[in-house]
Amino acid sequence: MARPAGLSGFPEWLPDGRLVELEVLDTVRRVFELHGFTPLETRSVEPVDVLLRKGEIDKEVYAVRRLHSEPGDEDALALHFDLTVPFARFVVENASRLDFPLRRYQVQKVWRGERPQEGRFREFTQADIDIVDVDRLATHHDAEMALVMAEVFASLPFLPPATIHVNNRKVLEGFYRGLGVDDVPAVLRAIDKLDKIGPAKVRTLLVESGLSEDVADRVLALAQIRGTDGSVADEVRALGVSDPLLDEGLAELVAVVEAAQRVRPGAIEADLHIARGLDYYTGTVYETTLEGFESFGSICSGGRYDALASDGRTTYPGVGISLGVTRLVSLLLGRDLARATRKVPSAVLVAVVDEESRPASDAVAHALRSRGIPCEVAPRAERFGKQIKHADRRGIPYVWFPDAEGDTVKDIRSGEQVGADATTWTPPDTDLRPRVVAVTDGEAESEEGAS
RNA sequence: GUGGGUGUAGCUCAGCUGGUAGAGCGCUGCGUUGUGGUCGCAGAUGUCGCGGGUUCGAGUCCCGUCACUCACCCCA
Repeated sequence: MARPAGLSGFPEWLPDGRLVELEVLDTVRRVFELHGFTPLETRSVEPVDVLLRKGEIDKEVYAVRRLHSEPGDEDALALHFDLTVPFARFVVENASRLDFPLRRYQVQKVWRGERPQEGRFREFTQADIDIVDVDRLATHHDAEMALVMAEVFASLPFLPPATIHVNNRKVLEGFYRGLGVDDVPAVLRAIDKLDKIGPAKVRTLLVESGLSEDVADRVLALAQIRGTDGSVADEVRALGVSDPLLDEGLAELVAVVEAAQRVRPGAIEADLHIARGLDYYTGTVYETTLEGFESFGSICSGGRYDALASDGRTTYPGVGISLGVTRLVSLLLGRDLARATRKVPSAVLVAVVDEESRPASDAVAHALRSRGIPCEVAPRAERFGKQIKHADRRGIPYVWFPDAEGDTVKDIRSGEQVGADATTWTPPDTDLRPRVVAVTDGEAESEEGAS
């Protein structure tokens, strides 16, 4: 089965794995455009100082330079590590030529120098959507972001059920401020481990970081609240902490969750333990887990940033969410959850009787292709048994036998062989192109699923 | 960056207290001289990750190194 090989952290899929990835990419693009997001691609490199905000030297970025460069003759460049920072740079540079609010999607590779492990790569593809406006950005977009991604997940039938967990930075910061917590990042880091190590150990971490037992208990109680309606706010308030920022955050959070619930019940829920690193997010934050694979980590995350970009005079607030395409595909392939129905696009292998009659086989292929049926002609005029085997190996469902007395086409899965005319014959829709299907328990054992 | 684990056939792996390398799957051929899959028979394939050391002898023990991998960190 397709899986990463070669350089660690730089995954390469076999052809059937790439077909799975393309299915995800095609779906992502279709759904994003269905919601009116406009496509954008930025260059792969940025000046180092664009990527690393001042004081931030521990980001693992790859520097890029010409092999023949001389010291100091060029600005320092680096490969981008996400799509948000380059997009922010692009917005400021092109603000006068863009229309706001700007809805854009961007699907590109990004690079990070971190140590790879399952689901973590050094080169990977992200699919981002963001909405950016000038000065103020309406809050209803926060629900929209999650709903678009929920639609992507719903459009991938081979995916385990996905839940988008939503929280709001203001809730956490307001709550912690109301409790008098000093080291907010340490608390967030501990809370972030809730899924992994459980509440008891998180409580220990919290107490070790300097919180009193009572404060630790309330921090933990907040983190364990979940829900899909206004009752979430009631539960938070019942913990007896009050702060203006907390109230603001709760109102936003409830609005997002209730709006999402109206459109796509169950896909999105408030989850007060979602923290995310404390960098630029200022309000809503998202993380997505797949049912049964919670420990695999988030496959789709993002949030709101009140100052996505700024040119000193104008501020551009934004909200965005990013699907980790490579992480998702690596899970599907690595755990054998989904497979392509075949390794090649061809629906038909046109057999070759002998090299003298190859033009007749080429003519059949041409006729099929002219009607949109992907096919290929046998590479060698071997015994028909070998030509059928050639098709079988690749999962090509039909073999076409040219014959002066009348062509025939054979479904090699059933063995059924019938007379056929290349100008009219059409395979069933389900056989026309490779499809991606969930692997059921019964199929999981056999590699090729010979039917 | 820190700490653990693993490197043997294309793949998954076995290989005892050191004695000169194996299985299953896959692959090739034949049975099946123009129709695959099942079955039977036959066959091919290894710098045992790399370098050094101990030894009469190293896949096995020791040292180093590289790669992969897991955890921490961080995150898609």
